[in-house]
Amino acid sequence: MAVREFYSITELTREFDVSTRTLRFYEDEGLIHPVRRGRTRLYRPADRQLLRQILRGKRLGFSIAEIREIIQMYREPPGEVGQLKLMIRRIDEKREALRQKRRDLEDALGELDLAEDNCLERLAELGVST
Amino acid sequence: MAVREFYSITELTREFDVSTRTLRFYEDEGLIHPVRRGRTRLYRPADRQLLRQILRGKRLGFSIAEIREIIQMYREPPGEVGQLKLMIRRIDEKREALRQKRRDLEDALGELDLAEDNCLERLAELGVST
DNA sequence: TGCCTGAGTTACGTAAAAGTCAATTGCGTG
DNA sequence: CACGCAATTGACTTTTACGTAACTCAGGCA
Repeated sequence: MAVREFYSITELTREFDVSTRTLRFYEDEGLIHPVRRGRTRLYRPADRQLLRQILRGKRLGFSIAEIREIIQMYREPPGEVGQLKLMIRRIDEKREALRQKRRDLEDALGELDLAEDNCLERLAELGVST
Repeated sequence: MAVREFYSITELTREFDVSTRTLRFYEDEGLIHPVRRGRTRLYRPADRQLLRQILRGKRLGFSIAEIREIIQMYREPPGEVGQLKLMIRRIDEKREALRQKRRDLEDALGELDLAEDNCLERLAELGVST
């Protein structure tokens, strides 16, 4: 199955393991804009890609509002200089937020390592070979 | 001010920028267990450290329930072999979850870079020196 | 003694992000 | 054509993570 022109809503729910309600909710929130044939939604590859980014944002703990902001940044840059500079500033802010998250992540990973070491040591004390 | 024996609830709210309501809520949820003098809560350095970890979990987008699980892992390892092995397995699972988050993070950072490049390029086209 | 001040408890409220349910509607097919 | 099935819309519900009263209590101090 090569690159498809359209995906149905249920195809996407299966692929990304979300409900139809969720996809419609994201549409109400202005995150995705699938085209329509009659009333039924048709998702293009770009919509699918966008959904992937949205769900990634969710996994990172961003709210819908924050995700909406981030989506703006992925869009075509505006034509006006002031707007462009503003957008660059906001991109920098988001990047800083992500870097903070990365630090949190590394710290948490480090502490998990310590916790595991404790467990292994305890096992060794009990004479269990790992 | 060296290492203090106890911190009051308001001291912690100031240090970590959370409300007293939040701290009491976390206690209700079984995340922190400060000692008491009469009815007033006294937070030890270990409680303070734990709070730091809780808030880091929040920033990473974990729910209270997930944070509760993670806290279990930071605790003293259990004495029984089966429990120890179980805990190690769960630690590995959490680590995998964190690594997925790290991948998400790196991807998102990469796309922000692309978005910024687009903006810079657009600025260059408009003859603006950055 | 009267009054702050900081802390506590109980109870109710709320916003975000969906889940659930009911009532249609359109489409392909036997 | 009637049927079943997938989709749609709209209304209502739920869960999570606190916020917001409203009131009480103990200690210090003028």
